[in-house]
Amino acid sequence: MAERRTYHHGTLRQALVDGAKEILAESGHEQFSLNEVARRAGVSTAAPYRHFRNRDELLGAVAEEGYATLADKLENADGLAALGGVYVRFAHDNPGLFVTMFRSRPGGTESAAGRAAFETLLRAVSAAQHSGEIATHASPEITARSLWVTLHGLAVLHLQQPHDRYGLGGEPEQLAATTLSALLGLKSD
Amino acid sequence: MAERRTYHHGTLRQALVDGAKEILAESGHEQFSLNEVARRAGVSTAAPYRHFRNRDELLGAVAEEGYATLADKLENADGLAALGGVYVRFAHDNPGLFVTMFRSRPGGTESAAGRAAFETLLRAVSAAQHSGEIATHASPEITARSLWVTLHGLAVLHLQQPHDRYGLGGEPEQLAATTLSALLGLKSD
DNA sequence: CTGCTATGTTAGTGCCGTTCACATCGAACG
DNA sequence: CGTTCGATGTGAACGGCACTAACATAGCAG
Repeated sequence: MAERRTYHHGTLRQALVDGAKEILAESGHEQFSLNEVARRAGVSTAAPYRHFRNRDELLGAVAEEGYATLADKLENADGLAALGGVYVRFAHDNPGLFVTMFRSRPGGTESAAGRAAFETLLRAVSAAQHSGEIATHASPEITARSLWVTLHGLAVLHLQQPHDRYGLGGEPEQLAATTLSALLGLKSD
Repeated sequence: MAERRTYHHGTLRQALVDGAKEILAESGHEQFSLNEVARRAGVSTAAPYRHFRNRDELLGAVAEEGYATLADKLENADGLAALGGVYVRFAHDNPGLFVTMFRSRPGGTESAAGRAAFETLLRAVSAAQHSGEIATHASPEITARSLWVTLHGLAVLHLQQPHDRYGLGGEPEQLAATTLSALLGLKSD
């Protein structure tokens, strides 16, 4: 990172979030280290504690930005199949970030962006139900939740089966299309 | 654990695996510590390295036993809805173990028990397709994979939404039934 | 009985997250 | 314009972690 001439960094908080994203992209969630983030930002290992209570809170801020990015990408997808492709593609392209976003942390706070992402999916499901593209076995809410669950499972398992085990190693868009087609009879043209 | 009178433990390897399971059950995957496992087994922190190359290899052995247990439970389930219930229930009752089994570890070895579990699901899907219980949008293999993906996503999201967010906090069997019904129109009685 | 090998211990290394006392600085106020 | 005060940074610690190297013990095979 750029040299710092002043005693105070000025924009350390965002620099830490950005650095954390970098590390997650390079080395994955398991290798993440708060000390390493501080080193990259050119500050002491104690500095981050002026902006975050602990390591988890920094990762939470990172996750929040991840949710916002994902919600935005989902918004620009048209149709259920495309939505699914975007979701799995996001996990594929940002595995460290994705794991950080959805790692088990009981009691985690609700994310506004996460909710927005779900609303986008919900709208797509409602439209597909009304157009008859998919069957109406349940309410839009339940159906959307069920589809989210499916896409999430697909993303998670895709990330950890790099050797194409169970055929889960293919291209994200293809995987999403095949899976939605198998469950819903959804055509993905 | 029981006091040890001899210099050599005798069955340390299994004691370590069992102790690791205990810790996972009590404190979860994130809190797991190899030193703590050694302490519980009443040996030095270096002893585990006579039986496992590193922490990950011990967790791998734990995961393998987890796969075997899960495969066994799935085998004794009748019908798709029951199978789904068993899967999500297992995650619910053994969150630490479940996370350990499916944590991201690129290049992880194929598990025989994991494969067996999938075969069980595959048989159930074939039967359901032949009886007309579910539609035949795709091959049994693809359909089984898609259902596994769904159940897995359900389990994962259930584990991390303890406050019933998105309605994912309910009883495992109920969640599985509702989800399969929404996607497939599957009746669960 | 002797010695080999498997399995244990002790004592260390370096990294981690976190805290505490102290340093610096910018902005708010007299 | 000078002072002070809160926000933000540093350096030096603490205990815990995964892991390693050198050494100790013991069970087993000759």
